Amino acid sequence: MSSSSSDSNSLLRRLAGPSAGKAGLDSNQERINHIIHDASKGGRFFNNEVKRDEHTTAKVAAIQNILKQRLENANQSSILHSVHSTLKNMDAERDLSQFIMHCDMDMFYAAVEVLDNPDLHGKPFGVGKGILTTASYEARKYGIRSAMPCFIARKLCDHFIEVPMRMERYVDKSRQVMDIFARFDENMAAASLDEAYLNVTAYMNEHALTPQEVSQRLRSAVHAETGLTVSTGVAPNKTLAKICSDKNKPNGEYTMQFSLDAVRAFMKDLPIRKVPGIGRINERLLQSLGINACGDIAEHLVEIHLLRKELQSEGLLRAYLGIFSNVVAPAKQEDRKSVGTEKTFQPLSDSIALLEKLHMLCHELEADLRRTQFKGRTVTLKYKKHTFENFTRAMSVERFVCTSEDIWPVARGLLERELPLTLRLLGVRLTNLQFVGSARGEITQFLTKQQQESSKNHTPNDTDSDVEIIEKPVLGKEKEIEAASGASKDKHTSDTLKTQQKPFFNDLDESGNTTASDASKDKHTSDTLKTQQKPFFDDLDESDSDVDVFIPKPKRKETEKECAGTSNAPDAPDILKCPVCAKKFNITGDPNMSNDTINKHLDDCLTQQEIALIGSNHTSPTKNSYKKIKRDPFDIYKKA
DNA sequence: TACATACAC
DNA sequence: TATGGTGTATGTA
Repeated sequence: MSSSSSDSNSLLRRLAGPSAGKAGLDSNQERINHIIHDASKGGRFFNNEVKRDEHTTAKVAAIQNILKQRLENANQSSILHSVHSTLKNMDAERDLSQFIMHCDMDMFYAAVEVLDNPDLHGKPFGVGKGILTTASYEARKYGIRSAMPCFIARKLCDHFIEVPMRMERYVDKSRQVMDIFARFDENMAAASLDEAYLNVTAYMNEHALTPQEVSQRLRSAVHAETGLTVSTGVAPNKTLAKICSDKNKPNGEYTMQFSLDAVRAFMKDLPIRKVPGIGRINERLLQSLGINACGDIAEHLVEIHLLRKELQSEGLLRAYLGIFSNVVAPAKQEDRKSVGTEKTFQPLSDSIALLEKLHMLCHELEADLRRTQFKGRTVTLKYKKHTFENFTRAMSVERFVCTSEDIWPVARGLLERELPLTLRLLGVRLTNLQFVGSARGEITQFLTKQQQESSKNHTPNDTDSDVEIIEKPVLGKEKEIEAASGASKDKHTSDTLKTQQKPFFNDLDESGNTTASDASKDKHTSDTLKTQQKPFFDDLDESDSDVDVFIPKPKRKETEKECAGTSNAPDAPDILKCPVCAKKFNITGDPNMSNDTINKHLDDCLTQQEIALIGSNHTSPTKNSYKKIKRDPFDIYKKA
């Protein structure tokens, strides 16, 4: 049928990554898409993508039907009246008084690698193992993009070079870069390792500079001091600034005109897909209505209103007007909404083995919760079948929990009732959080003492960043980096807040940070699931070092101040007692004693305790409430 | 509250 | 041969 060719096109695009070629795919892109298609064909991943693409196609058709029906009963002029009134109200919020800059490092991870190994310059290479997090610009010419598996990159370019990730190095460079950004706005908000929002209004006034001059000053400072390049965008709000920073990437800048007419003109021809929050699916939905650029929204106000739930109409209206949040502030720790961890592995059917993996995850989650100082009431199990289908199962408990001992029985119950399964991923996440901040349990006190100890032994020059366990005053940028360094230590498990680019509707929108990200979002890679590549099986050993995260990069004063206030043993004895097994450590007398030793012990100790639980039967708190139902996901769009 | 989907990085 | 991990928002039931 007529749809088959368009289905196949959308599938090719899906596999190749979004916005890879608009309309009439250029022939090179078409060739690339076919190579990717052929390399993927037949695999389980591919088959799942086919299914998802069909699902999207059906969804688009379903929504068009809904629209048709609603149009029949609609009073168009009254709708138009109401929408125009909404637009008018939004327009009243328009604020052109703030100069917001978005800074976006160019192919950050890859650029750092070139810096350290100039031989890579001009070569097609990517950073990551298994899955790419970043591709060099040379590699991008071959259609290689972030989130692409390496075996496909090699098919696209036979001399493609794979470079392993060195997270610590990126974190280190990021810290340098963010320090420079902070000179232009001390309240800057880091959005990830390689992105930040700044309000440069005050800086401009103080130094009597134009936005362009600030951009130049910032960009040359970054280049001179780090050897890296950054692209910037300046606009009246964060979303527009972000769009602008992409405009002349790499190593470019763009400043929007600060007038109502200029903003409107800018939005008019801007492809909707460029608006953060509008992804592949919404792009297809909107295209099916004839909306390609933000300016097209004006001619479809009735449709948008009739589909306001389905299309997030407020965001679209904002995109049309170019009105978004201009509030720049670093994210607050206590605003976090969830903490979780997940792992991919080779397809596994053995129920005992799956439960063991889940158990380890609970253990890791406990460490993450301790580090971030949260408890929570809702445990969510996530699993992905070997077919790549995703599922979540959740259960809430009465009290706030944070230990593996409490989380594991719940998670186990959630998984057990689904077994048997063949899975390739398991994850566990805690929501309904409560920030416990300075409330400290035994273990926390135990670890806090280590910080005090270790800070005595640390070189005083790493004054940056400190430990999560210490609640410290938020100094803007510092907090971001701190989280980032936590992420790196943890092998790859970043805890850390992530930026949530609030799709539209921003008000007090903030930024989180860290984890993997790379700068590689240029036009054709906008889809990007930036990988924070975890070498899966590598070594479960090292992941013991979860606890490493407790080891401070001491910030003397604050650490001591905090600890003095919260530790109940200011006259700290030289003996630390393990809160789990009560083993004693002589921390001052033993020259071999280190954080590692203590952390290792603690982790082992916790692990042993947990393993003891595996064999024991059902401690599941809510066992009787488990429904013995196994179901496939209900798909409202699936055709009969 | 439970679950799926979409999105960002 | 082969496609990641962490987190947020939102609609729906």
